[in-house]
This record gives sequence, C-alpha cells and structure tokens, in this order.
Amino acid sequence: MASERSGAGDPARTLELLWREPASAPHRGPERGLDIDTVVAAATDLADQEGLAAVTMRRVAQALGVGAMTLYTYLPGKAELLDLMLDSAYARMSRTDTAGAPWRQRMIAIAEENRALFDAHPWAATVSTLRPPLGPGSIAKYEHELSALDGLGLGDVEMDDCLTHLLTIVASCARAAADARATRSDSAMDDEQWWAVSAPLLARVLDERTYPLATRIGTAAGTVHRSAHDPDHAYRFGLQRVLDGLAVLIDNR
Amino acid sequence: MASERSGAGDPARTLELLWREPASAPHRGPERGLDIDTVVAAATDLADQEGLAAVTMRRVAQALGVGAMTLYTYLPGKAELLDLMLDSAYARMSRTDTAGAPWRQRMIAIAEENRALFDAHPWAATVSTLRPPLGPGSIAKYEHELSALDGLGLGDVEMDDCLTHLLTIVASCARAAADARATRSDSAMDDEQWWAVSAPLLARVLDERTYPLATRIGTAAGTVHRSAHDPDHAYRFGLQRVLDGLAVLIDNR
DNA sequence: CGTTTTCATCGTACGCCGTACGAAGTAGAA
DNA sequence: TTCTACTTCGTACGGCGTACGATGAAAACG
Repeated sequence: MASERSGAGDPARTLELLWREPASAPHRGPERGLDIDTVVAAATDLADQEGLAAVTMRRVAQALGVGAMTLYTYLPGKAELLDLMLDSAYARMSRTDTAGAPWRQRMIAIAEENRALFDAHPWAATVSTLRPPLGPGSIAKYEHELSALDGLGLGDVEMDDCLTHLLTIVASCARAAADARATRSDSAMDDEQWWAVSAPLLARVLDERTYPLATRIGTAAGTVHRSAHDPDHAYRFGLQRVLDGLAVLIDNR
Repeated sequence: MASERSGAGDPARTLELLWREPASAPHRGPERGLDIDTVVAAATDLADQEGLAAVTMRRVAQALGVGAMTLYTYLPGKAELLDLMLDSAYARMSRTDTAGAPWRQRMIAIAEENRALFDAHPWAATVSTLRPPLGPGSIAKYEHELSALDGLGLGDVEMDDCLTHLLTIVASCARAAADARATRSDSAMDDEQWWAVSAPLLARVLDERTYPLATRIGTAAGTVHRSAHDPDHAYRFGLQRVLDGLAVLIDNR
C-alpha cells in the first residue's frame, strides 16, 4: 500500500462504530470476550511502540490472546480499525482553554496540542485525513480548534482555511519526525553514519562549480542541524511563518 | 508498510545507481536485455497510471516482459527503484529562469514547477523525502530552487528553511490531491455519494448545540468546496499565506 | 576448437499480509 | 430438548518482497 488512509471503510458501518451505536437486541450465543475499545487500545499500543506497519490483524489479535479472525467479529476490517484508532487518539487530546488570550497565543496552543498528539502517536501523522473519521473525537477536536479562531473577524470558510493551513504545517513536520525515527530504527544507521558513507561517494560525482548553491547551502544546513533535515527546527520556523502569514489576514481587517 | 520512504536502500549502491556509475569491466555472460532507465521508466509509467501501490516487482517485470527476479540483476531491491524513480522525475522537471523577477514571482514559479511535478506524478507526493536521493535530478532541482532565493539577503540556513517551508505546503496539498484521486478511484464512491450516505447517520448522533462551530463551519466549507476538502483551494490559500509569511522575513531586512 | 568461467535469466519457495469461508462449540429461546 | 443465533478461529487463497539455486549463453583461455 502506498499509504494508509482514513475513511477507507464502509461509511455507514464506520460511523456506527465511531459513535458506538449499540448493536441492537440481546444476543444469543456465548458472551463476547472483548470489546471494541480493548481492540482499539491494543492496536494503538502496538502502533505507538512499533509503528503502524506493525499493526496487522494477526499481531493485534496475538496481543489480545485471540485468533486473528476473532477481530472480524468486532470490526469489519482493518480500515475501520485505523479510523477508530485515530478518532480515539483525537478524543484523548488535551484541549487548553485560551479564551481571551491574543490570537497568536491561541494558535500556538492549537499547534502544540497537535504536536503533542503526534509525539505520543507518531503513526497518526502518517495517516491521510482527507476524509477524516467523523467520530466524537474528531468533531470535538474540530470544535475546539475552531473556537480558537472564533471572533477574529474571519469568514466561515476562512476559519476552516486558516485552521487547515496551520495543521498542515504541524502534520508535515510530525510526519518528517516520524520518518526520521522510523529510518533510524529500521536502518540501524543514524544520519551521521549515513552521511559518512554517502559523503565520499558524493564528493566524487558532485561538481561544486556546477552546483555552487546546492553544495554551500546543503552543507550549511546539514552542519547546523547535524542531519539532512531537522523536523523540530522546521516546525519552529514554519509555525512563525504561518503566524506571520495569518497575521496579514487577521490584523489587517 | 505505513508509508513509502526514499533513501531506504544501501546508500553506497544507491548513489552508484543514481549517478549511473559504470559497472566496470567487460562482461562475460549473455548480453543484458534491458537497462536501468528502461526499468525505471516502466515503473514510473505504472505508478503514474495505477498509483504507487501497483508498482510491485512482479508487475514491473511483467510490463517489461521478463521474470520478476530478473529485475534484481539491475537493482538491489525495490527501495532503490523508488529512489531512481524520484530522482529521474526530478531531473525531468522544467526549470524556469526567473532571474531579475520580483521574489514573490520567483517563489510562485518554484511552487508551480513542483505542482506540475506532482500533477504528472501524484505518487511522488506520497513518498517521504526526509533522506532525499542525492542523485543528479535532486541536486539540480535543489540548485535551481535555491537560485530563486539567492540575493534576497537571507542567510544560508534561512534560504534552506524558506525553501523547505514553501515545498512543504506544495507537497502537502499534492498529497491531499493524490489521496482524493485514489479515494475516488478505489472506493467507487465520490465525495458527494460519501456525504449522502454519511449525512443522515451523522445528523442522528451529532448534536448541533454541543458542536455549534463544527457544524456551521464544516457545513460552510463543505458547501463551498462541494467536498470535505478542496486541495486546490488549500494550495492557493496556503501559497498566499506562505508568501505573506516569508515577506516578513525578506522585506523587513 | 573444446573447456572453463562468469554472468543473465527466472522458477520455486518462504514468510509475511488481509480476509473469505466454514466447522465447532456455546447459550438463550421455543 | 431442540433449535437457532452467535462467537471463535483453523485453513486457505492470492497477493507481496526477495533468497536460493538451476539453466543456459557467451566470452576467455588452453
């Protein structure tokens, strides 16, 4: 799979699961040994500790001490499991009340809350949320984040635009950070080792006169961050730029 | 796999391939039936037409009329194939000379060139480039893009920061657009159908009084874009905000 | 011209994946 | 007690990346 995506399952069934719609009448057969929240929690633990790639139906089932196919009595499939994991992570986010604070501070709080989410659950940054799971967690998050943009004189669509823009930057940096961690862990080679192997080879093929800027700036950036890229730095820089960009929209009104 | 990543193969071998280092001496056995560029081109075609998920060693080999294992005489593995695909896509990008133009125009040109890349090769947006393939295409791209930021009074590291920031936005929107296409094609349900199924269910569980902003803004944004999200709109909005944000850094100097 | 050596090709197989199917067993309803 | 709905889960299928080794072609060597 190129990439994980949310909202890939049957929408109706997914929504019922997200909102924990009771599955009707008294049941006939044996008592169920688990419940959805337990399954979602086990999958989340696995993802937190070993990455989203480790979340396979077999591994989740193993963690719960049941057979793989047992999971399918709780969920239609893996796509829905992902939606549930995301929505429950959203639901557990802390939501600071910044009412009355200057708007920049409110935006920074939103950014930091999302950063904390991705810090606790790096896999969340790697999931595309084009069609977000419209569960209780996701809606509560959206409501909370919009409230930070309320009363600034922005139009309805503009509020959504600004929020999306802010979250895009946070998510991008988090994805980069998650990649950095994953790369480190499963290549058994840190950035410095990687560079040590690459540098001499690159020096042989790369002509500094043909690419003066690339070599100079690449070296400068690499030296400062001690790596090809520093997601933390990109976040701080990006956040300031985003705030400055939004200021033109918000303060000039 | 959670997500594809560039630079996942052996760095030394990857660099040799990227720069097409000749594989030494005259060979002994039978003539080779293919060459690396042909393999990369076939894989790229496949990715363009059916998405990165369709790029499997078996499918690429099939497209070339050879057995799957034959590919391994040209490449160490799939990770290197991805790097080669990316670098060759970078190499084929058009690079407009905007020397002398106002900086905003130059930045817009860079953004548009990357947008065109992702338009031609949507899969490129889904690959993490934390450790970019340092091949001729990638270096030429970097050099060209840095030249658009040269002479603005920015420091070396700042130039890299600004470029990264700009490209982050373009890549994020492209990823969203690629997801949108992929979702449409493999769910056989467009955004409107999806919404038609979801809306009544959501109406039953979602209390408008608990989530006044979420419902109002969500509806407004959804109505304007006729979808949960419009990547094109997000791009135009994001680009303006990025330019405004960079202006604070560039013009106040 | 054999013979040897090197190399390209690729069939088979292994251990993963998501999940369809159906057998086995349990417990409330009739 | 029998029926029936329901949970559990072993097995299997078609996919994946790729390790291994057999096969055969062609250059190098005697």
